[in-house]
Amino acid sequence: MNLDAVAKRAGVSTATVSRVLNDLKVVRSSTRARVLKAAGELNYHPNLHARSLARGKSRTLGILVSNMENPFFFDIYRALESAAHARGYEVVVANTDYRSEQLVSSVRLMIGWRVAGLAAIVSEMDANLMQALNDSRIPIVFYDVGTPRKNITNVRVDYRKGMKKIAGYLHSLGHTRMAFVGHHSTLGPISERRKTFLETIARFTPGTEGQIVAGADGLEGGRQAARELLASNFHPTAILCVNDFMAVGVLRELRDQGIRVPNDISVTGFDNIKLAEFCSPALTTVHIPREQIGQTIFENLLPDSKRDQMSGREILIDPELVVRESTGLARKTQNSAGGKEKSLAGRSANS
Amino acid sequence: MNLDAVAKRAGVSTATVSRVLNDLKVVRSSTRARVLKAAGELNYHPNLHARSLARGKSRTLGILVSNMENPFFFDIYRALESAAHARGYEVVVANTDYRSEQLVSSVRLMIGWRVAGLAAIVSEMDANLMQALNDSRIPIVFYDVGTPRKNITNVRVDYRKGMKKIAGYLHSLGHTRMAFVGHHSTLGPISERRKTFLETIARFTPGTEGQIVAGADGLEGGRQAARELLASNFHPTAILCVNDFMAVGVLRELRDQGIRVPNDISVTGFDNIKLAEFCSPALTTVHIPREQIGQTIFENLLPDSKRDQMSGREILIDPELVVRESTGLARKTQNSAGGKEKSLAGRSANS
DNA sequence: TTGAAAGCGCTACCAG
DNA sequence: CTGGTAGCGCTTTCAA
Repeated sequence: MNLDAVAKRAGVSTATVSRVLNDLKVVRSSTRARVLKAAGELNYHPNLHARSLARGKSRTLGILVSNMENPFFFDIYRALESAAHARGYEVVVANTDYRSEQLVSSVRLMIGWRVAGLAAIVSEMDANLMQALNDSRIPIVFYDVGTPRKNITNVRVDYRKGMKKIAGYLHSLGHTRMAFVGHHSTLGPISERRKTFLETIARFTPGTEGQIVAGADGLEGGRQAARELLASNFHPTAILCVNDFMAVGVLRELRDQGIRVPNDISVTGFDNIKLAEFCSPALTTVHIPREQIGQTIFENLLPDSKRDQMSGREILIDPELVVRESTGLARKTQNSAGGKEKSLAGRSANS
Repeated sequence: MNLDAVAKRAGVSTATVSRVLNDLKVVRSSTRARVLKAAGELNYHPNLHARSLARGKSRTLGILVSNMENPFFFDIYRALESAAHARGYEVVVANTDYRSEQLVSSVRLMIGWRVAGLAAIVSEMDANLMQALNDSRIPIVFYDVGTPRKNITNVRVDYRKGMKKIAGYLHSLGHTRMAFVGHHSTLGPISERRKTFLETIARFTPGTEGQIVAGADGLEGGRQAARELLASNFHPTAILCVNDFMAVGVLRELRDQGIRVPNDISVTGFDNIKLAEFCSPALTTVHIPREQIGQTIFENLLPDSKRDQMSGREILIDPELVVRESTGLARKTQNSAGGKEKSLAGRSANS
């Protein structure tokens, strides 16, 4: 089913059919009607590949995310997509699953589709990829990772500030033994978040001790990390999580072990996803404006106007502390050995 | 950057370049190397539109889901995608947001892309759409909705059975006043789930009363529905939710109002998403094997082998009851007026 | 083992 | 206002 068929049936040329389908207002309305009728009768759907090929440019944006399952990514995706749709753009998404190999193949795919722009909301990276991306003409916006270069914008959240707010708050509550739960992508010594945690802890509260564990990004990963943490002989009074999603997993494990939050241990998240309000106890966290991020990314993806000059810029976003129920005063004494007993006591009290 | 450029640089014809890029083993390896080198130096990426156009067939599958935010849909999508990747297929997803208008435009898009198959994991429907889809040659698999026709397979869950299991279990616990929380797509009188609830309640427990409320599919929608329900003068001893995602919202509202689960009211979900284990209390629900569904859908999307004959089939999936912490014995007496007081009592006891 | 060339379906420019 | 037609970049016979 192609243009020719429609043209034939309507008794016009393919050029005219094309005009009708593209709303070029030069067509006589009677002709237009005839074409539309023919197209309808044939149940015709234009071949978008042929169209893109002929046009030479696309109105499709590519979106790469590390983990769509994490509502944080989903929210950005949704905002981005809705901004795109509002301006007549389509989007295609790809989940990289934190695997840089998957990232590479997804990028290849999108370049192959000749997307008009590429949003990389990912934590993983690949050296060669940067090169390839750099050479390609397509506008790119990175979230969080990526060195700003020519025609590559970078949107990032000021984690340092967010971390400070959380640690500061916890410190004011008397916490002196804090643990950080991250996922594998925040594990490496390069990771800003990991470093930030350590530095913040160190500078903020000289007497404070820090510990780091990691799991996969997700409910189960958070739980697993918490399990490890509790099994170690580091007994934190507070657990700072790299994001809310994992924090919910942590919460679950603590509850499982009969540890009360925030009475026994305080827990914090990051992102302020919807779920943070709906879990129990509701999470104290730091708000990251996903909606705004999505829009900002979209705007910086367009080949638009004068924004072009400020391309290669870096956009910093300031997170805000949101206090809910998962944080409280640190317990007076925090000795070792208490772990198991506390756990048992809590459990029997609960059931 | 096109084939010609690569061909020129490698001193061969475009045909040869094409052969190399497509792994046709007829090319002399020295030639092959030269081509690869040229392609690499030029940072060449084949134009996939041109490719699809020339090939006339695609290895891309389209996936339509109503609400990617709901982990239920996400899980199916993930399973489907991973099955597809394993067999060398790409996928493109579209979120319809339960809006049939969005469904229609997404379908149009995918037909335009000439996808090799289309998976519709959606609750909404559109009359004309069915027609258009029917006329198109592309293989389609519907989940849950859609009348099985030629080359259209239908995968569906036996909700009736699932509902029976839940209602039966609740009944055995002594519940006689049950409410159903659905989302707008399960609201209409056509909806199987709504009907099923009513019928099951009626048949199962003649003395039982049922009530129905609805919100948007999601955490907030569940909470909203619960709020309405509690404000009404129907005082349920159990709340059955159309899915786990909304159930978590319901849980939140109950907790907010100081109503204990399952002591005061029992709550059940549906789907058995991961979150159902991680919320508090953990949800009693019915398991739907998303992994298996995703795979099944993929298999039925392929133009493969003899499966073709059994196309137009309907595949029924049997859900299993999963009992966790959100359900318990019904309270002895269930009079009205108790709502507010109970709420206050619960609240003070909690804090 | 390689090259020449005819499309794939659509757009857009040039005439009329 | 409409038709003819040259590509868009790649695949795929058909010959060599």
